Amino acid sequence: MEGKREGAARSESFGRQYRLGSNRNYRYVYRRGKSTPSRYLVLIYLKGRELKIGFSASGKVGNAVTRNRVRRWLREDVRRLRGRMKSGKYVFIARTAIADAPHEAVTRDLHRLLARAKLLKEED
RNA sequence: UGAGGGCGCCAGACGAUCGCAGGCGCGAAAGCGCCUGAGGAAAGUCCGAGCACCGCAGGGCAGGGUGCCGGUUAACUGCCGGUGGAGGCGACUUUAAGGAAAGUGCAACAGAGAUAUACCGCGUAAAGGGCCGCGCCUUUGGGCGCAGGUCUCCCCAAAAGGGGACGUAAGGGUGGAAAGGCGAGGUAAGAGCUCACCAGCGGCAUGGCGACUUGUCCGCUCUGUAAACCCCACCUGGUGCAAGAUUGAUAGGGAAGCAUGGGCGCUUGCGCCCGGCGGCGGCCCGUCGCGCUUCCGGGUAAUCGCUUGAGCCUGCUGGCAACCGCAGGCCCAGAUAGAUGAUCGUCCAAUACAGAACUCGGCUUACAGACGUCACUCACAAU
RNA sequence: GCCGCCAUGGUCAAGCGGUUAAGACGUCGCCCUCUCACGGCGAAAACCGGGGUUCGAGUCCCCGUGGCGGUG
Repeated sequence: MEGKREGAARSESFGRQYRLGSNRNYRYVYRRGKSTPSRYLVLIYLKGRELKIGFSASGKVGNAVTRNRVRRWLREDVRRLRGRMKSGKYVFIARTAIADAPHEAVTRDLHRLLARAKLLKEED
């Protein structure tokens, strides 16, 4: 069933069913999960059967445009990596330094963060 | 040509691949196709409304807001046009702009004095009286009269002068403000005391719907402050879509404490009156209701509200304009951790401020730049 | 999203529209002491920003900035 769903054509799609959902789930992950920091991000991960991902950018990061931009970058990068990520609940929190960073720096930072947390599936 | 002024507009575009949200269609489903998808400020939340719930017999007070005039609008602290003030050579810009002649308060410091005063200064008039002069009368004692001269406020002093009293508000210095300004007459010295001109206020007349203008020269000369209290006129319930509605989930949930008073009437547990408590979300009158207080537990999900609206575009009509009317056409985000992104290419001088969260009308603030238009102004040059 | 509140030296703070803006802790200098502390004397240091009203604004009014809180 999993194999059928994750065909090559749909591997880069990233709809609402992969999102973490309401505030209650976020609080649950914050309390139980393991955190891993990096320069621009903090990742909080909790093991689970399904892949659920949430993004958070507080008011300290910047105004509404900046926060939206940061979340869209993160969603785009995670969308491309989704097929390689282990299942579980993820929360990506943006740190204040991310406001002045270019997109490719954030992308590299995200890759290194996931590799360091050993949450990427082995390539074959 | 340069420097400005008014009005208005845009807010990167196109293509390729991958991806997101909503709607519609197809499909048993997975999914596929098509269409649509942030702003001029979406912002700040400073005003005004719609909408929703709560409250509301009625009246009064308090509180809050607005404040030149006329218009416009659903409404407004908005907008348009005008008046007065301020700024600019000018085109034009800007203005919380009612009342200080209803009352109260405040005006530090300085200054003699701050809403009336007398520090320095200037002056001793008029009236009355004394003496002299002149004229007339005369009973030779004097009397009467005068456009005459001189002296005369009080005290000390021989005098010079000093002190006081009274008058004065020209001049002096202080201040943001000192009793309209300036000149002449006038006066003992002075003063709108009088006069000419000017300024302001009030009355009257004139033109205007009106703010106000112009005139008259009839009266007057009054400190400032109301973004101090206040007065006048007008407006004004509260809370906000986390409002609220429906369905579900419980449940008309459990425990404790206090109160169930007095009088009258009788059919002996009811009626009336007084008292008590509570509501009228600031208070009172008044009015309505009748058990009240405390603690514990449960619940907090889905759908609706949610986008067709004082709507947008085009043309015509009325109006200086804001705006209004008519006709035709159009449907233009609706999410619920929150949708517009990524990569590449071409054009380009370059991409600022910035993201809907119930919806509109304004205001305010932020903003790289790119334009359009005007028989608008000024300066210079040429003709 | 909606609704409120606050801003004065480094910190905590007072301040009827009127001198040069209190006070405490802290900092610095001097004195005291063998030295430190305590104590004494002295000094530096502030009204969030921009407009307006007023003769005069920390205070009154308007606009903004920043911070904090509440919310079925």
